[in-house]
Amino acid sequence: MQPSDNQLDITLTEAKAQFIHLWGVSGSSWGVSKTLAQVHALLLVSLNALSTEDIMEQLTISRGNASMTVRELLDWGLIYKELRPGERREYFVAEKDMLQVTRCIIRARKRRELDQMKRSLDQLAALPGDPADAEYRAFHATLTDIQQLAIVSDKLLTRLMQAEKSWFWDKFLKLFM
Amino acid sequence: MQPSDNQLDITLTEAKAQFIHLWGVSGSSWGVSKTLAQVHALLLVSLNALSTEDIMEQLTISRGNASMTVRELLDWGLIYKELRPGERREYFVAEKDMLQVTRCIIRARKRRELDQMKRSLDQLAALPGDPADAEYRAFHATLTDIQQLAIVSDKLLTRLMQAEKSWFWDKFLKLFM
DNA sequence: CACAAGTTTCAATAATTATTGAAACTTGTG
DNA sequence: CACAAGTTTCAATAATTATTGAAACTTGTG
Repeated sequence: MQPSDNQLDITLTEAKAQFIHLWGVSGSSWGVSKTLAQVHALLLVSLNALSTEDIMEQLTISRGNASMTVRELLDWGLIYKELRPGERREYFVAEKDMLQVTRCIIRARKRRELDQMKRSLDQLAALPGDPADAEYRAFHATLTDIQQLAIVSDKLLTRLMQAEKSWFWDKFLKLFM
Repeated sequence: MQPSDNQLDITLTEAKAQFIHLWGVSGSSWGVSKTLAQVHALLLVSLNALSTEDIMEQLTISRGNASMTVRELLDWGLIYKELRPGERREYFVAEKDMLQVTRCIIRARKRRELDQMKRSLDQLAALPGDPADAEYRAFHATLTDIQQLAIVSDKLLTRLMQAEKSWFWDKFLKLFM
């Protein structure tokens, strides 16, 4: 450890642990596994790249779990592989730009949830029916409303994903609000 | 059943069942119990109010489950109680206006997740530290970025919740995009 | 090609979360 | 107050989801 291995450091370590815990809890209430969120948090607050081994140790999780979680985070685009010449071991760094992080999360969830749902809704709405039947009309109206909502959400999310840093933090925050 | 108990009706019933299934699947990937989503879907596509008994039957779930789920949906504001004079039994209707539904969902999730997270972040960010320490500075910068993101999200969600029907569907969709 | 140093896979298991259903409760009525 | 007709609670259990860890795999090197 550095020469600054004093009270401050201990507090910092604790704060990071708390952050990792917080991220884990938040993650699980959004339908993401606790470990996934925690590995992400750990890498977010790590100054340098960590190996699978490091992750296992710091979060006391198994090798298999660490491996699969890291793979999934790579897939979301939330972390990057860092290869060191002459070393076989792989290291991982988190994307630290929160705008990018947001984009990755929106992109992944949109693909997995919204796009999938839109397809199902289209299929259901295509169902033929007797327009004279009030029950059919009501059902169809509900479907159409939900489709409409899905389209608006899609557009909003797409817009947010394309947002430039300046637009996002300035224009958006100041003009739009 | 009505005189129109023919092929069309069967198809409609099936379509509704499919919709309920779709809603259930979508719900569970967003961290909401399948049953909650399904009861909501069932009431959304029901022309008239249903009792706990009806819900139990149609979704083949237990009385306890139906009771608790209905309670939770009332709590989210997604369904209403309908009392019939002279009857003890309670009936439930879903809020059918999808803009309202969206508001309810945003409000509930914002309260449960975002507001809670903001509080934890504030606490963590308040942690004193040595500004000369690069590690501390990095950690603090990450926290601040996330707080910033939380604030922007909060504002966006609040704005969406206040949205008027016309604004939401017209201005939002056409001007903002 | 044998080996070392790692990574990945996946069946078994643990942990978590949702559901049941019976008992307790509530409430209006004769 | 006894009863009927409902609702709610909650411990037990079922279902689902996450995690482990050992075996299989991969890849670079002498």
